[in-house]
Amino acid sequence: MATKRQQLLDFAVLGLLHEAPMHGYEVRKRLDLAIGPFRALSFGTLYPALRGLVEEGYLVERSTDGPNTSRRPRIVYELTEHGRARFGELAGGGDDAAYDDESFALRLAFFARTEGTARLRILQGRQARLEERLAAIRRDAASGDSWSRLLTRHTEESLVRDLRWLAELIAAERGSSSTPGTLTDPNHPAFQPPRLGAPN
Amino acid sequence: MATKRQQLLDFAVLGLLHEAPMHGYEVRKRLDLAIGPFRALSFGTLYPALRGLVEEGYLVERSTDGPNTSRRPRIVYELTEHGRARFGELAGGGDDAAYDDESFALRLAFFARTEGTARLRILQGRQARLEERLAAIRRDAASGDSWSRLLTRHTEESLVRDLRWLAELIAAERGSSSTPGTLTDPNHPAFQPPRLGAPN
DNA sequence: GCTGCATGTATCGGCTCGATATATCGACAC
DNA sequence: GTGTCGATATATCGAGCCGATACATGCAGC
Repeated sequence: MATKRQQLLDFAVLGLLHEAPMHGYEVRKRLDLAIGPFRALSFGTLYPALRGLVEEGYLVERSTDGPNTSRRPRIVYELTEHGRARFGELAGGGDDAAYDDESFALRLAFFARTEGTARLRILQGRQARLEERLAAIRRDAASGDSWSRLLTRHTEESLVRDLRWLAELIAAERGSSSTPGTLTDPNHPAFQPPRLGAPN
Repeated sequence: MATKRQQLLDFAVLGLLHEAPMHGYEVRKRLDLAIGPFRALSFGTLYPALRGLVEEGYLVERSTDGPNTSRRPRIVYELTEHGRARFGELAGGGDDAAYDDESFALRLAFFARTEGTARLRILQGRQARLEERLAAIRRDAASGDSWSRLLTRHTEESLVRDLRWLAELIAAERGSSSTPGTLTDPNHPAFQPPRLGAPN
C-alpha cells in the first residue's frame, strides 16, 4: 500500500528520531542539511506523514510546552519501541529495496545503525543496480550525436568509478567483523539532541 | 504558468519532432531510450501535453491512416513553424533555465540544434550549478558519521571531475566558431524518420 | 487458431510539490 | 519602545504527475 517514496520518508524520519525526539520543522531541516542528498520535501508531505506514523503506533506526540505559555503549541514526536522495530525492518531492505541514488544515500546515512548482514546486502544491491545502468549505457553507446555521446562517455566513466568505489566498500565490509568499529562514529550531528527553540 | 517540468517536456517533444512527425507512443519510446537520462514519463502526462501543444499551435495533428482501414486511428503530430520558433526559445534557456542533471542532459541531447551563444550560456550555467553543489558539500564535509563521510568524499571527487569535464567542453566551445563542425553529427537515431508500424 | 508480446491511445486515483496563510520569537536598528 | 526582518513552526490547497489499468490491433511462434 505504501509508496516507495513514503517508505523512504518513514525510514528517514524513524532514523532521525532514533536518538532524540523532535518536531516537524527540525526533522525537515535535518533531512535538508544533514542527510544531504535526500531531496527536500515539503511540509505538505512531511506533516501528514508524521501523523500517519503516530496513527500506526511508531511515534507518539509529546508536547514540551507548559500549559501557561502563550506560544503556539509545538508537537514533539518520540519514537516508540514499535517504531524502533519498524526502522530495523526498513533498514534491512524490506520487501522491495530500492537502490536508486536517493535511497542508497539515505541508507548509507543510517548505516551505523544497520545490521552487518543488511549492510552487505544493500551494498551489493546498489552494485547490481549500477552494473545494470552501465550495461544499458554501453548498449547504445554509439547512439546520439557527438554531443550526446560526449555525455554518455563521461557518464560511463563515472559509473565505472562508482563501481570501483563500491567494490572497495564491499571488500572492507566483508573483511571486518559484523561491527566495523573503526569506521563507526557516534558523533553524527544529526544525532545530537536538537535544541528546541525557546527554553520554557 | 507552465511548470518547469512541463517546459522541459515541451522542449523534448519539440526537439524530437524537429526531424520527423511521430505519434505519441514513438515519442515516449525515444524519450526513454534515445534521450537516456530523461526520466520515463507516463502516457498520462505525455498525451495531455501533446494535445496542449496542438492547442497552442506548436503542433498539428495528421492522420496517416486511410479511411478504409479497421485499424485504430493513430495520431501523428507534426511541428509547425510556430513550434520550431518555440523550440528555439526553450533551447536558449527561456526565462528560468534549470541546470539540474535531467535538464542539462536533455539540453545536451539537442545541442546540435542549439545556437552557439546559447550553448555557451548553458554550459556555464551548469558549471555554476555544480560549483554551488560542491561548495555546499564542502561546507559540511565533516558532518555525518564515517559512513556518510565516505559518501560525501566520493561525491565531492565526482563533482570535481564533472567540473573538469565541463571546463573542457567550455574551452572547446569557446575555441571553435559558432558552428562546431567536427563535433556535430547529423546521424542521430533520434532524428531518423520513425517507422510508423504497419505500412498502409 | 491460440497465446503472448509489442504497438497504440486513453483515463483515473492518489500522492507530491510549491505556494500560501498564520503566528510567535529573537535580533538589530532607530 | 517599537518597527521590521528573518527564523521558527504548523497547516492547507490547487495543480500536476506517476503508476496502474483498460481497451484494441498487429505480428510472430507454435
